[in-house]
Amino acid sequence: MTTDDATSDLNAVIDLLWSPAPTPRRGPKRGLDLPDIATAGITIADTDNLGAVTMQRVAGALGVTKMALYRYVRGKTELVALMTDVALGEPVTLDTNADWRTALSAWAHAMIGRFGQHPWTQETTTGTRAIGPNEIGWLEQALAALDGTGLTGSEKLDVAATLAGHARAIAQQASASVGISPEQGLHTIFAMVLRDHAAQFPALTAALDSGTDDGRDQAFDFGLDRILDGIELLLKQRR
Amino acid sequence: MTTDDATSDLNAVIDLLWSPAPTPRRGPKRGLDLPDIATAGITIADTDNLGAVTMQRVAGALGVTKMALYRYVRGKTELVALMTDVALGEPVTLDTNADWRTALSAWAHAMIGRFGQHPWTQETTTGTRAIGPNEIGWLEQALAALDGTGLTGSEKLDVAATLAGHARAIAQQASASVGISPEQGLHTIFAMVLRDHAAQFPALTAALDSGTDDGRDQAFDFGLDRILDGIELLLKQRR
DNA sequence: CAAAACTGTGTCCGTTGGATACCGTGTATG
DNA sequence: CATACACGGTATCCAACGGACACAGTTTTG
Repeated sequence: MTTDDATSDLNAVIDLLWSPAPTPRRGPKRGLDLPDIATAGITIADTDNLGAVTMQRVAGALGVTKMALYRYVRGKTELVALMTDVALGEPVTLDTNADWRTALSAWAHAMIGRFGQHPWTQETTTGTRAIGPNEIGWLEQALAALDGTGLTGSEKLDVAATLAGHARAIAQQASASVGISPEQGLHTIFAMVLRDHAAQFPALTAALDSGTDDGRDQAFDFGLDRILDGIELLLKQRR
Repeated sequence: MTTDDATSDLNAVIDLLWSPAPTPRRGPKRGLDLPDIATAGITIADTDNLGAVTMQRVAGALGVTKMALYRYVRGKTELVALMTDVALGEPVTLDTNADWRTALSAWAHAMIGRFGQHPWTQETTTGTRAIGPNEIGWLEQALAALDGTGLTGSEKLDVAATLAGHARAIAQQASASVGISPEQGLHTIFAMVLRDHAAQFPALTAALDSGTDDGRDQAFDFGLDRILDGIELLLKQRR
């Protein structure tokens, strides 16, 4: 795929997500619609991982031939982009009366919740891609929560990126257990590896041995509190 | 791929990365070795994205048939895992005299540097996967830097996860521009989209309009400083 | 009623990851 | 030193994938 192809692909995806083509007036009625297709794909991805999402399988789930999907979607890239934006869903509506810290905390918790429900969105929201209305909507909410803090526009964007990155990082660890053991996380892999190489990684071994594994929620809250503390400190220093 | 297959796959990958099979004593001499193969794949991925890495192309770069690779690597999963661990490279050696904050800052900067050199490692280090010695080595360094801070083992792990997540999040934004414009980042896509939908996202529009885009380095440092400030605050409160 | 526009199907193709059988090459053992 | 065994690379084959294209059926518009 050349750069030009990639660019036109990107534009096509953006059009699909942002300016859905008007329903044609002539011809047979459409048997499907975009939400249906997206939902079918999401169900498959949630159940059997993103790799199981093929045109054939999505079409089969909809009781239709593979090629029928291409009437609605230009290719698999578009299908995945569509699935992603639908899976992320509409952003939470934040309490406009709450202070920025409460609002951002709620936002971050909602975000890791979405990532947890659809772990494969981690893969589809990295690298080059088109961004859909919902994904931008989430960003908008975080920025709105920072209104009145006195932060610059760039700083607000940086705060949002930091928080979103944190949610992603922790959600990823929670989803890294698939195929190993349904409940346990990265620690299982660590244990497998460190059983034979503990001496090489003393600090890691000590960290894993000491204390109880506090679980993903605790890990998320710990990092979140540090980040928010850091922001709060900055705001205080400026005042 | 069933769960059992995935599990055995994972074990095979772990064996490859951690306990390389001893060189056979009989038979013809091997024409390749694992570092060569990994380097060939990395070069392709760096140049033409991860999607361009196929068995055929890697083999071709090594002057060998596709199937020859399977004598060294069980499948593409293993190849990618190998590429990933080699691309991450040996972790930086931190100044043992430096305080935790200086050390962690250097660590985080080194990490985003690696991600920047090989953007595709973002994709290969998400989701279920085997973790190689280098990847764990990086984690070990971060934990070692936190020695003497009084943090619990779980807290140290959480700190490392938060910092690594931050580096990844920012590096991802920097690499999201491929195929659009070599220099500009996510802002290009934002601009494309917001040109027609600015009213729907006032906070984002304002944030993008106000002030200059401070670039990726600034974004990274801003978030990093907030996180480190938050950690420092916690340590002070405990003392 | 006919033409135009549209949908879904069937068929075909290039590329991918991977399995298997084969032959040549090299080492260890009698 | 000869022979058996083990190993590396090649060639061939296959299923599954994303996608192109032509065709038949259906609905609206003139």
